[in-house]
Amino acid sequence: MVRAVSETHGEILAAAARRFAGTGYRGTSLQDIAREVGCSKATVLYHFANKEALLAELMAPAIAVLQDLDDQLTGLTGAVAQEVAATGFVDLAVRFRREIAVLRGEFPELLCQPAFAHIQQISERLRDALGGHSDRPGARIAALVLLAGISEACGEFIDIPDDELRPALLTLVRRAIEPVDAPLPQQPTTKDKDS
Amino acid sequence: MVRAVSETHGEILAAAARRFAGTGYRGTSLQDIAREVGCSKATVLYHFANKEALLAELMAPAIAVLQDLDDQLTGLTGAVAQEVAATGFVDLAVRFRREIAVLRGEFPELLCQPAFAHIQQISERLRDALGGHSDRPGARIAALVLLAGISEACGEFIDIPDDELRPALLTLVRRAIEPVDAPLPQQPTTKDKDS
DNA sequence: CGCCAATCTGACCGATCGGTCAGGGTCTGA
DNA sequence: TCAGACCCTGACCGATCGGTCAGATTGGCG
Repeated sequence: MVRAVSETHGEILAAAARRFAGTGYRGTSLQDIAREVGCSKATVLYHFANKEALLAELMAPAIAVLQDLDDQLTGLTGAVAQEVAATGFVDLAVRFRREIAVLRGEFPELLCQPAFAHIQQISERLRDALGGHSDRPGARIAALVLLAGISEACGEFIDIPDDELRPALLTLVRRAIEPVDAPLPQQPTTKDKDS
Repeated sequence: MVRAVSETHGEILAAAARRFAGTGYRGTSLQDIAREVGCSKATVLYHFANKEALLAELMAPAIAVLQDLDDQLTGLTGAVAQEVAATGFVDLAVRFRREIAVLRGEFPELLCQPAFAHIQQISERLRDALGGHSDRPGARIAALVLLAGISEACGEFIDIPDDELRPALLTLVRRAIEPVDAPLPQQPTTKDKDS
């Protein structure tokens, strides 16, 4: 059976997404993916240089959005950074639930691969922003727990529609993060918004 | 080199704990453990029936405490269940940081093994308790995110002493969980406690 | 028709996995 | 002294992994 390249390519990608999300990257063999598509393992490796390239193409959209969020965060501090990080990450997590589930527990090893070299730094900046760049341990701990928890839990919420999951997570994050003890914590400051 | 059985047994267990926590269960080979101990792979399999038995013995203390927590939770509902679940799980997570890190991302597969057959049910009951047995999606989501986040994040806090980590996590959980809208949310009820 | 490029595959490769096994040391107690 | 229990190991096993390669099949085009 010979199909158009884009067709088989896409089928392999979709099958890999399902399998990776279900049993993890290392827990899924090229044979598994090929079986699900209905082709040979060699065909998978005809369309993708290697297993890592398959993963990289799968994660590309999510990584691009993560990169965008990181760009938005540069220069922001305090409560503003917290809010941007919270909304941005929750939205990303909800939209890319499956992609995030792929990395379940394999972050440390997968991040060593060149395609994901900078993700670790981005996630650290994200954590700092969510913690309000505070040096208090409580803030750092809360930020890390929330980030890890949302990443980990999102994969379990495939039955919950986006429009319901997103506000629920956002409410949780806003309630859970320590409000940064900024110079002006409560009253709205027009000065900050303008300058 | 011949050592007392308990000595080598313990060294293998300790090495396995380090390696499993660092690179995961599937990501660690018996060869890796043997190399770290300074013995042959066959020696590892002399002291432990198989790789799974090694993991089971490693996790036994943590599982026992988890089982205790589950027992304490039976019959409790509402805010009381929430509080017991919160304090119990935070304490467990802090004490058994490394053991929990072992399961990082490999929960679904590892839980299929007979030694951990009932953990899944326990963790589900724990989640329900932390959510105050509420059927609101927000409560369920918050409970799952917190449980997953604490499990996932604890392994990263090896540099933070227990006495600092425990209250920080407990504060986070108490702030983050949705207060259950129980029939009697505030005033203590002697009736419930007696019957 | 013949040619060529694209698509796909079976067979194969070296590496590594968990696990088995026969046997070699070493210690101890009768 | 010597039998036997205990501790340990090298060699080996079948299975599976990611990846390679030569060649079969197909479809479009001059």
